[in-house]
Amino acid sequence: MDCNRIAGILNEMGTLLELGGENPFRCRAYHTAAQALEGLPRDLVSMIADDSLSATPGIGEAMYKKIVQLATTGRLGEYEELKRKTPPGLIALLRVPGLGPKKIKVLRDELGIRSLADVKAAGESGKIADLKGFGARTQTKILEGIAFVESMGERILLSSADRLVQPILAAVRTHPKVIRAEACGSLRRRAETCGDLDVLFSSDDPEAVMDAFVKLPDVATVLAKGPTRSSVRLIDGVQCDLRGVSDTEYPFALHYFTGSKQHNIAIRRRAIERGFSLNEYALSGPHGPVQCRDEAELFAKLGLAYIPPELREDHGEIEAAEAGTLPKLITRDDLTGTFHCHTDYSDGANTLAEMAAAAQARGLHYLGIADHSRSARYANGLDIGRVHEQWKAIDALNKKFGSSFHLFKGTECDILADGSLDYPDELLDGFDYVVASVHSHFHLSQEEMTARLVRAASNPRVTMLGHPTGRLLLAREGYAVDLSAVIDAAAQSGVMIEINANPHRLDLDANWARRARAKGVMIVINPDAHATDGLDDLDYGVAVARRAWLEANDVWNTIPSNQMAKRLAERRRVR
DNA sequence: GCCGTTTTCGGCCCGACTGTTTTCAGTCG
Repeated sequence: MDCNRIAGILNEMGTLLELGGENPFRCRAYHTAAQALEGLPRDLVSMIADDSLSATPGIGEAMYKKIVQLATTGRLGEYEELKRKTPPGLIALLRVPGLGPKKIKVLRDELGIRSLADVKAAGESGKIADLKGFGARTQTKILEGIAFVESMGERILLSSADRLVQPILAAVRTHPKVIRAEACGSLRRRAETCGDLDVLFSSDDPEAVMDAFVKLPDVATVLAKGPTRSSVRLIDGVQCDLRGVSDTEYPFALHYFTGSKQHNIAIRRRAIERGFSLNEYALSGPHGPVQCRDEAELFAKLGLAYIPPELREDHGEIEAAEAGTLPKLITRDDLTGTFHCHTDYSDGANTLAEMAAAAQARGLHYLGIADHSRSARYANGLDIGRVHEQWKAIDALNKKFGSSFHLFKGTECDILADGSLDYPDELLDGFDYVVASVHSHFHLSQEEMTARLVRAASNPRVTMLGHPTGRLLLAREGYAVDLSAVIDAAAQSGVMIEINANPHRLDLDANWARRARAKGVMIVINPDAHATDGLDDLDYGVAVARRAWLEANDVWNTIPSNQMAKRLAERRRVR
């Protein structure tokens, strides 16, 4: 069983224990251990083998045994026992705003509630308002919360969050009483999805800003409003929290509201260890508050190098910041070009020339064209004749570009059900590079899917694997596959793995990309663009790479453009 | 359940807001 699956089980156990009224610190230990597993820098098997797992913070003796048991047998008696005695419908209740473990326990003990439907019925008949500690207002809030849970998914894509927060941030920034403002939370950390939007500002008169905020046109409902903090539901259904502080407090609040929660807990613990106390307003030492102009100064006061928001997950960044070993994270400017783009030869919207012009306009020096292969009929995949046609067209354009720009001839070649490729070897040898991707037969068993991808990842004609899990964020799970085995195969044969920068995919994700790189796999950031503006998605791919701790050297398409043709040719020669 | 310059027990991040309460518990981030 892989570490993400085990993390899921530990998270579920923590939640089940909460519902059982267990000591909250014990519950948290499960969530902490799950978090530690998700952020493992290397693959679980090797970390068990060399005993580094037991030394991982957050994983103690008891948790270690549970993890090893799950990893080796896939089963855990305590987990099955917990699931057996908790009605499955109770977990959904935790998603209702205003309902936490304590209230759920009362509902369960007093009214015998076992599901969302039970709560709804009890609320509608007025039984909840009669319970001790509840009341009419609470009952209404719970019913509203249920309506919300039923009408909306919980999270939104990072790209949607970017779009929604922009007008709000602009309105806050232009308010005359606002000094500084920033979007915080998972959006600032560039997490792949966001649960809500967090906006922070500094001002001498925060209350005036709050008054204006709750009246913005995008606001549907005011959930809470105080002098320093307000929450609203936007018309789109997304929750947006606004917080105001003084400008002196701003750096502390910026750090605090950026999170993650686990990172903050670890930082506060560190502050206490060094004789300070840290909250969202100040860092206080034995001689009073310590002034900091920005986050960098705050980190410095705690003996740490500046930690970029993308790394703040308590996945080892604090230890690295102390030791001075934080990576010099890749930036968008490091990308010299990119691969895996589509044109109107297959299912893209734009021509070769238009895609090339768009790439140049975005400061790229080369672009790899990878239209679909012949089996991808739904996507107008190219038969062999049309591949040759496209090659001629690319040659003609390259002649025009001279040394100023270059189009590379690639293909996004389907990996067939048995792991073989969709074109004959002779044709594959004519491409500058080959992206190999799965687009069909998603429902193979894990063994079959793993064997299929391992075969592709071991094929010397494959340059890089495309979107290796096939997931679509918030829409479709990735197919069942043992990614560790695929990564091992890619490392063995020198095949690269793509970070697909399409905000619906972001596949590989940051945790797997980090582990793949640790195994020696070269990463490549590709937009999978189906139109010219799809090239802008590269920013999202860079965000994933940064969250994966990658430096420019870890990513193939940072190689200087004048060396790229040679480097691709070298790879083909070693077949 | 984890963890240790208060080290094998007794803590565990901390403040805002809400609603039900007369001083606080629960939830949330």
